Amino acid sequence: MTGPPSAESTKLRKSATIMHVDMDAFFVSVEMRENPSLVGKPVVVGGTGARGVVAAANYEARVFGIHSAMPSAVAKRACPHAVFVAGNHKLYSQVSQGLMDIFERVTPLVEPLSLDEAFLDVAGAERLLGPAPEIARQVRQTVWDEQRLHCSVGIAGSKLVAKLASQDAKPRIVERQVLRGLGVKVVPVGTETEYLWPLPVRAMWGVGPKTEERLTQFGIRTVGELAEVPLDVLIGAVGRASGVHLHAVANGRDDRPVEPNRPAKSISNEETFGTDLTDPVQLHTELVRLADSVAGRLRSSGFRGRTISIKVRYPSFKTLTRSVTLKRPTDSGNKILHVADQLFSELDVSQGVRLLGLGVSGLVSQSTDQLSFDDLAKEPNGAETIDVVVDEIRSKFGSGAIGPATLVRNDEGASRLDRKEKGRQQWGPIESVEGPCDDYPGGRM
DNA sequence: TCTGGGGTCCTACAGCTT
DNA sequence: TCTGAAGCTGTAGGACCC
Repeated sequence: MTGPPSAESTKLRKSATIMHVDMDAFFVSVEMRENPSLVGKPVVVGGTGARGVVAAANYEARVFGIHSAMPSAVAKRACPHAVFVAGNHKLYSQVSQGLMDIFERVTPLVEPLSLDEAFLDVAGAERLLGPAPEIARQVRQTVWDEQRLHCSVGIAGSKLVAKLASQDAKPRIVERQVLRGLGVKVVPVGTETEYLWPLPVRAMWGVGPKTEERLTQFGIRTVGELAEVPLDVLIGAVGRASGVHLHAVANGRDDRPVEPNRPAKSISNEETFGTDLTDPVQLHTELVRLADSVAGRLRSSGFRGRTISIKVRYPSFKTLTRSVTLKRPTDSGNKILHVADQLFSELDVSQGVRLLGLGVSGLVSQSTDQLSFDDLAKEPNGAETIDVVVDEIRSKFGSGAIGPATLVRNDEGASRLDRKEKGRQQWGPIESVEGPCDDYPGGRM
């Protein structure tokens, strides 16, 4: 292991030592690894219900225009013979942990961005392992040897350019053919603007469809054009924070360090229903399930939170949020449910509810959230004691062993007690729709 | 075509405090 | 005691990312 570079070396980086490692079609690659009969076929991981979306598509599927976030129904029309897989978030998390372990053997400065990508600051590792491109080669080889997965690596002097470079290193589709990527792409320090300026503004991290449209109204289409716009004009176009940020990075100024161990800011669960819910009892039951889940996740990750928010999406797709901030942070399912219930009761849901969500933010760690003497005098912590016991029973006997009574009252099986877990219904409602893919054990559409 | 889930960050505005 | 400015906090909504 190597020590972290000094703050000075991070700020005045003289060589390209920030790596962005990005797995190629991660979810699908894991599925193909687990089931080699999928290799060579177009494969899509995503929602299995009529309201599902595509989470990932392999390159064979992308040839047909399928891409992530596309409604599954549209993807199916585009490529009826594609294999659709529901996905296994738990497995992806395990694989992701394996990948992060590999990265941390290279440098302690690893900043995960998602399950399948991370920034690595390898400035301190070069002495031991060789120059950054050699480290990238070693990382790619180790990822293949240990996980049988392909990844692409971008290397540059800044995060933004490293990230763009890794996209450049990926396989690409040209005239419906999949072409192998470079695998590793290096953008030497001092050549950032040369690399960035011909790119469309949309390539920039933080420029989505809305910002792109706004910039186009100002005649700004490329990063080079963006770099020439006076800062105050840019701030007028896209707001202060975005304007300052875009102006700096377009001119090659990006000294954000790689930050390992960024703490979580919020924990939430939401669910889009297979059909819109109108029954108040059913809606309350879903709220109980969400509160139970979020509270359990807070406790298992050692957090309490002060701000409780609910989210309601109507059939029209109009989405509302309501939130309230408590005096003291909580991780109690009952407390969260009580607040969420109150917020929910203030909304008119007569038109039905398409999606219901519940989140907690303003997180503090349980260890730093000390009770005051007043609290000890006033609050007998009965509910919290119950939560602890419930957590213990679940850890011993599984999430379906115990839960809120509301969740068993009106359903057939005890399985309804299963806590809604993160990623369990990641890409849309689970109910099946017609499709040719029942033969695949991982899921169907 | 018909739009998921889990996040982070930003902006605007209102109300409160100093 | 009143008033306005500035700063902070809470709330709601939205853009963006993977």
